[in-house]
Amino acid sequence: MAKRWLTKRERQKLLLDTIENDPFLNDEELADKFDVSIQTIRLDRMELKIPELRERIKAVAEQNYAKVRSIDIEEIVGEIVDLELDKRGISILETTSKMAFGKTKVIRGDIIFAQANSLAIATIDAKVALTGVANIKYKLPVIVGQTLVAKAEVTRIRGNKKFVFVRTYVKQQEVFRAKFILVSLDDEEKHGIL
Amino acid sequence: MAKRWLTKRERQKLLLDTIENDPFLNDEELADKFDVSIQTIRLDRMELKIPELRERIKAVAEQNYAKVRSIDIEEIVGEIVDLELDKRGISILETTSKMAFGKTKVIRGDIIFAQANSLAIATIDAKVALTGVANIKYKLPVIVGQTLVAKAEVTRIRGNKKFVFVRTYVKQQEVFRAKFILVSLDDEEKHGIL
DNA sequence: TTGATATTAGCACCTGCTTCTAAAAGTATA
DNA sequence: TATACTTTTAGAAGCAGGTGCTAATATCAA
Repeated sequence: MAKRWLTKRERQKLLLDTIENDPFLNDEELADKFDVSIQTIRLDRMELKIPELRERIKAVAEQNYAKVRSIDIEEIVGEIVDLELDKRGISILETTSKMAFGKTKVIRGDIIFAQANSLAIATIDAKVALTGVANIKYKLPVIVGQTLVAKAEVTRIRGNKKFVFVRTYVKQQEVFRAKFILVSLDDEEKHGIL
Repeated sequence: MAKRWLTKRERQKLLLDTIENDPFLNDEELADKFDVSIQTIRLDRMELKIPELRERIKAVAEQNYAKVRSIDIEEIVGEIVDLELDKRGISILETTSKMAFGKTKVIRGDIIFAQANSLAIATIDAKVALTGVANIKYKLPVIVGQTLVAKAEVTRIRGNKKFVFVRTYVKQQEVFRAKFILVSLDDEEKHGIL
């Protein structure tokens, strides 16, 4: 990377970018990259108020450590607060701007679906379940910040098929409903789910 | 925290737990916590093969740094490779183990739904669209590693309601299908979507 | 009391810095 | 061209949070 003819300003701008999308580079590696001395990099960092490698790594780790937990929970999508296997379940999901489309404040449909689907699956007493058929209906748009409360009810069990009805509310108002037919995968590992 | 009468084994077990849910503690803090010397903590870490603070932080940071990026991609859910507005669209999604349930290799239903839903919305020529009603059917389980190809077709347009039919395939085999009724939100900002 | 296990102590060394001082090198201006 | 200014480089001392090593104590069981 021959970046010889960079001015101080150009180099510092690039430095910001570089560290932005790879915070794991130490001063020596940065010095190599820009073909300057370590001291120059240090001066640049000072002027730009970029913290040292270890602080940067720590920041990344801390930022995401809080997130990790919510991502693990995201696997469930929503927190299950009540559950009686094969009977009913309740899941709560706080909506954030991440769950909305780009600039708008409307929560994406697949998020609402995912919560309902996950809850339906959690409510069923089977190691793995797969959604066979679902009938869904979005009744009202959900806005970022609103709390989604999904309530599942197992309505019928026939062999390895279980019927679950999920209704999702925002402050008592029904915003979504879905009817799932879940098929236990234990028996039918391979094909022919339906 | 008076943990005086811990045996070596008990302390080491607790140490693992402690570091597990707070990897940001250094040896001195751990020594205080367990009321032993720093050297003892070091010995414990060696025996348990727990890396030093900086390595732990780095690991946390790196793990999540990768995750953050895949979450950004998740916002799109699938890559749109062909699109004729208000007519049809095709989206491709490579499945990874992240999209599967815990230990199994079966892709979660909400992922497949999200791809289809996102594609349906992208196919519609409106700034914001919201899924009104959808009829969906999962035909075959999808295994981690398989590539999902979703094809959307706009079948009818009536006022601000647009009907989109999405079929998802794995190697020509249909694994999922859904019928969406999408409602443009431009006109009906507030309520009464349906 | 003797051994074995567990714990503590001390020292040299490492990385990736910070802070400081100081010397060059490059550039513009009078 | 000499002067002044900015920019870059260099070197030394110190710090945090360790590793790796040796050696001295404690503790406890037979």
